[in-house]
Amino acid sequence: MATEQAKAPAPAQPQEHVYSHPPPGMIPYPHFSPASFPPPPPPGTYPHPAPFFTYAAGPHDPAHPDPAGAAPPPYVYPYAPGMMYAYPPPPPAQGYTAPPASAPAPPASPTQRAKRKQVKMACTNCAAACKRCDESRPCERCVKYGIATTCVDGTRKERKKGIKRGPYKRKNKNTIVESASFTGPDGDAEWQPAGAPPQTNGTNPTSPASTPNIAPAAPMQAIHPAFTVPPEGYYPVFYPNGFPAPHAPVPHEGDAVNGHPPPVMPFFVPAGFPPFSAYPPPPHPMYAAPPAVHPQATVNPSATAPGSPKKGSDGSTEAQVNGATVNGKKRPRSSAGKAGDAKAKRNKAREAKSKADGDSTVAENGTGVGDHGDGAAGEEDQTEEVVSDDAAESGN
DNA sequence: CAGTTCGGAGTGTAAAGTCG
DNA sequence: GACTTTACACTCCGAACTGG
Repeated sequence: MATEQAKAPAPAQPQEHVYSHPPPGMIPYPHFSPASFPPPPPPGTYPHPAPFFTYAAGPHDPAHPDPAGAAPPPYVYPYAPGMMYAYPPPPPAQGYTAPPASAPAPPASPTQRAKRKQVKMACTNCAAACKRCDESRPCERCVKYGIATTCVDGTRKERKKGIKRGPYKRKNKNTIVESASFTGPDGDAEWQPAGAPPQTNGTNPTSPASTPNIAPAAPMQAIHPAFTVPPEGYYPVFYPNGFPAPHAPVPHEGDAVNGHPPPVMPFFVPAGFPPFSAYPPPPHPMYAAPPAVHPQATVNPSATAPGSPKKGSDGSTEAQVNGATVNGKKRPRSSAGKAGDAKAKRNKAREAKSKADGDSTVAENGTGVGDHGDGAAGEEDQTEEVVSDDAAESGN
């Protein structure tokens, strides 16, 4: 809002990325700057970590577009957890230079956005209004609304103790592409897992690296008669003659081998392999996000995903009960159902409040009921001891 | 249309569990 | 004891809603 302090165009913070920059000799796709290599997965494709996505390298400089839309040169594959690049690395195109950092970057997806920074402790006013606070006291917002006198830190509830957590499922650091090894037609082609390498032991169901429901591959025989159908979630990778297939543990991003970065694995993707037969490569159903069935919902319902429905102050998970999200988006507020109820409730509450407040505003006496509790008709718990500033807000 | 409300995604971190 | 994993507590974004 315009009223909320200029939280606006927060200076683009350098974004930590799980992938490394392209090594010397590799040319990132011109649509993104080296600083943001690799680019976010195309819209509609599977969210991070994308099984893999494809971008033309080298000659496909937007400044010199290929009018014929010819097949792209070898691809650059950001491939979790390591990197795999087209082989051999294409020489820089004539006149091609790395794009400037200001090159128009594709809109950042939510998963690519800079991390939100939170203050350790919001003041009671901001907390009650669910608004951004800052470390200073009085905070900017309270000053702005003239409620600086009531701008104090709230008290943090003590964390529950003695919660049983059960045995942890530790991530396997040295995941091996063992079961994923299938010798291809010419002896040096193999199937590689699309997405994170398979976990060798109990997978971490809450880990986003768990390979989700990826649709079976398109008919490979249509591309090459020698192809066999890969195991679900795998795609063909060809290793050039003499280049050893990676039977060794797949290095993790950032892993150093004798002080050196993990090796870059050359590979081929057969021409015409479905997702890459057109340029630019369209989102392929194989890599599109699965429809309704989300692994986290089905694989382990008990696992709490980051950002799982927040428990109310009373511990209820109203949102879950009501199926709060629609396609991962916020529930549209409608006048029907619970929303309608809430609306009515709120109106009622407002009425009651304005009556009750009357001459003594919350901001003045410094006491009140938290908004989230929606203390309508006093039916909610009143345990929140936050100082509500809605009186102050609505009064300004 | 500016301002308010609030659902819930995203973040921080303490507690519990694991490992060397 | 250090590290990792998990989940609680919390912040605050942003869409829905309200009132002038």
